[in-house]
Amino acid sequence: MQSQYQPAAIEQQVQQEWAAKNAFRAIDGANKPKYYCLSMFPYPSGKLHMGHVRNYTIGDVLSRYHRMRGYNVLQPMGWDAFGLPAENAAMANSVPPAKWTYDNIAYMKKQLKSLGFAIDWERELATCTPEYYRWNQWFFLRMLEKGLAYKKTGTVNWDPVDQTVLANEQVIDGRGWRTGAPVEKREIPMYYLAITKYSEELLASLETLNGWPERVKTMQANWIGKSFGVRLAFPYELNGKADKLWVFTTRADTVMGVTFVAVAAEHALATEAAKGNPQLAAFIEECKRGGVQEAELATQEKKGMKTGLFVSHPLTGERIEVWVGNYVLMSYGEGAVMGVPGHDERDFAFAKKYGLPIVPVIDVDGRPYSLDAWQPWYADHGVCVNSGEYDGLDFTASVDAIAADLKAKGLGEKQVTWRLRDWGISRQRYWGCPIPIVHCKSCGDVPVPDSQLPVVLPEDCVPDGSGNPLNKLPSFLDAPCPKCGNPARRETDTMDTFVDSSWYFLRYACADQDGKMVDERVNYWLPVDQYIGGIEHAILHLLYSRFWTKAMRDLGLVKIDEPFTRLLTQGMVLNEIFSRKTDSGRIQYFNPAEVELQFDETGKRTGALLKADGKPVESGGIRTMSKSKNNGVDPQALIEQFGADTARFFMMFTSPPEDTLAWNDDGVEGAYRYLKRLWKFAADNRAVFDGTAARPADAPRDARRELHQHLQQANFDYERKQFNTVASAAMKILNLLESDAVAKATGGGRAALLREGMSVLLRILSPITPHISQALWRELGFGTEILDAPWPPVDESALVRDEIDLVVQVNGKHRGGVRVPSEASREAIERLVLASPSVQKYVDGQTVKKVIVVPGRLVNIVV
RNA sequence: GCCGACGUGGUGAAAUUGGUAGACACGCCAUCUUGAGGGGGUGGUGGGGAAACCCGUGGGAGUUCGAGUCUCCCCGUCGGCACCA
Repeated sequence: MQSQYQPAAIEQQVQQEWAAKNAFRAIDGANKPKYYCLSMFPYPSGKLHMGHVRNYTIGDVLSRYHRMRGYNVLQPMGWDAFGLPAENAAMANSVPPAKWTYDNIAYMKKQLKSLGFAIDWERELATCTPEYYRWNQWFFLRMLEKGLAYKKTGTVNWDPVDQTVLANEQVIDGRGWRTGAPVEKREIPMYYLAITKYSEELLASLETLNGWPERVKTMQANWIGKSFGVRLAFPYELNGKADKLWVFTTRADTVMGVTFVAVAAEHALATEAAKGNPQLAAFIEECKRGGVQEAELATQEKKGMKTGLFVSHPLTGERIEVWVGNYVLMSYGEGAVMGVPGHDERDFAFAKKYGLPIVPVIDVDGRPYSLDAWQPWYADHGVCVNSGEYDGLDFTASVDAIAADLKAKGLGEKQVTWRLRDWGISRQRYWGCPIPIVHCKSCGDVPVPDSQLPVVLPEDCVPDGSGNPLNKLPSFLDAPCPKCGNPARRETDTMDTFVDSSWYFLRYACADQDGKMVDERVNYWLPVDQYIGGIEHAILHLLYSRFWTKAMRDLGLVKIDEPFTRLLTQGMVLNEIFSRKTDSGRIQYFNPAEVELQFDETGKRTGALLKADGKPVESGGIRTMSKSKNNGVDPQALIEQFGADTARFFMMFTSPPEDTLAWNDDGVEGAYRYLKRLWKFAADNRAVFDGTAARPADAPRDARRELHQHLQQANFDYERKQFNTVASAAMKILNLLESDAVAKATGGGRAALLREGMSVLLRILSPITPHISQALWRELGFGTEILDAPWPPVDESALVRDEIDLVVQVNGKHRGGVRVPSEASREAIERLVLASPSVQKYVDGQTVKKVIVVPGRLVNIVV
């Protein structure tokens, strides 16, 4: 046995053994409870970043822990391989996205292997291969048949110079990222998936997801956004024709306070009113400028303009003016809102700005209403006033009465409205899954027949930033119409990459199946028992996957209702940002590795210097690692310097999985030091482990109790996935084994404790640091494979103690302690505590009102 | 703007969920060791105070015998917002 810890050699050897034995191959249908542990698959961006290392370490710890607990574990890996970065890289380096992507996959796969993850590589998949994406196409056609996929127009960001559609992230401050031209909105035809048909179920079945974080479920529920309200109509006459303007409101109780109505710029009524009104037409055009991002729309200045049109109030018949408002969203409700400035903050601001009347119609606990400034309570529920026959009714009663009256007039009724919109999947981009449609002059949009799938994406194009290169590629474009056989044109839009990631977890169950999308093996492995990924996916990816699973269920392809039983959302990896203003006024960022920190004698930070020139740099705070801020740490360098086990141990020890993790080089060294110490301790005491006849019962009682307490703690923390305290427990065990008390133990006591303690410690550590654990497990003669070693049981008898220490409080303040027999009665404890001199001092002369005894913990005397 | 979180020593954090705040580490200080390049051991380390003690979990109020934990208000930071993945 080597006397020094040599991670590189150990890790390589252990990994080779695993590979030779195919140790992580998951057996379909094995006779053990299954545990499908899935980490969100990576986008092959080039090399692993720390977020990946953290994500996959968490997954690996859970996988290995469950394997030792007797589960049949599946931990697969794949590549979310389509997407925008490959096109950007192509433009920058003139390399086809396909080559760039496959090269990245090869490199990152090597990195993942060097981290020792227990992955079944035989199930690997990449979404950019025809073997995978043909099933996107196949299922899209099934959705078309069922009416779950359809075509309509949608709004996109348009760069007028490059004549191309931009992604939201390519719009910077309202301008195209390459051209700097102001972005415009443009309406184009797109394919949509009818996720809204599943709104009710997507919302209701959130309640069955007990293994999901509450906050993720809340965010999804809010996203789906079920609201109960009233749909009502404002009748009007235009060019001699009677018509109705429909609006949706959740506050029908305020309908008597309507002083205007506002429609979206895209609303038909706005278009109509703009005819012959150049000023209004110009305003509508102005509204259409800018991008489509919701955050941008919601924060822009509220603006409006009169249309010159009037509608009638549905209940009073009063004339109401119609406005166009840039804050009215065409995509929600009816694209029109009733303006109740008395009780809606946005309407209030709008009315103030344009001098529209404000009419309060709700009384909230009699509080005085002032028209001067908005108060948040103006929007609270209350009792109707100034509302004619509805006066005195509360929220529920007035909504009921108003809805009934509207219904009688044929001008409205109660309605449920959803915030969730259908999912637009068309992307005007090259590096994605082709949408299997052919456009024929005589037959229209014709689905590609199943027999002609997959529609293969040519892999040798190099995009140049001015639109989709498929549009210039006759070999792809020209296709005979599947219906009439005449020359026709292939659809060149590709699918949103969220489509790819909406079902990959099903494909892992049967990745070798080439005749079907999925086979019966999905019903063995699914649902995923534990899903792990970033909190940033809390809504979109997870919601789309839930929808897709339900759609596949309804087509008889899977039997599950929900894809992910338990969800862990891991926190992000952060690092400090250092920068300096250059002479030209630009900000230059320095990697933390190039910076030396200054401390005072108490260890407090006083400054930071650039190592290269010794001059100060400014700290820009601790932020998520990014290329642009140059604060990333390359996992590769870390693995090469300290080994995979140190990287893994540091990641697990430093923060609980769900919290953000701030990078710290000293912390990494601390983790390395611990593993070195562990190895050295094992090597120094090798003789003690070798062939000893020591029995646990010989071990010193206090030390053995402590060992089992730490084991109990580690078990508790593994189950609740708080791995930082598992690592702490492992450190405490090594501290214990090295302690004076154990060193001084007589008889076979030391050997007994060391042997049991080390066998427990190595198994606790094995999921986190599998290489060193395996090497020591074998070196010290505990067995051949720690991978499948049974989890150590807690010996309850070791935990028993004769006496316990209780904390004594007087009036809630800590005033000392007392040692009592563990079986002492409440009365005995009270007597003992009241008699003790340290308590007498505080109680002296005062009346004891109450004595609270918390068994096993404390006694509080109230005087 | 809307939705969701999070604020504990110089730092990462712990506190078995309302019961000794700061476990375990990092850093720093002291000290020992001939250690040579990034080594190892021991002790100390929330603030104040000579001590008894007092004060301390972003700020303010409240509930409770008892609050880091529960309630309300405020401040700050972060994530998502439908074409980044």
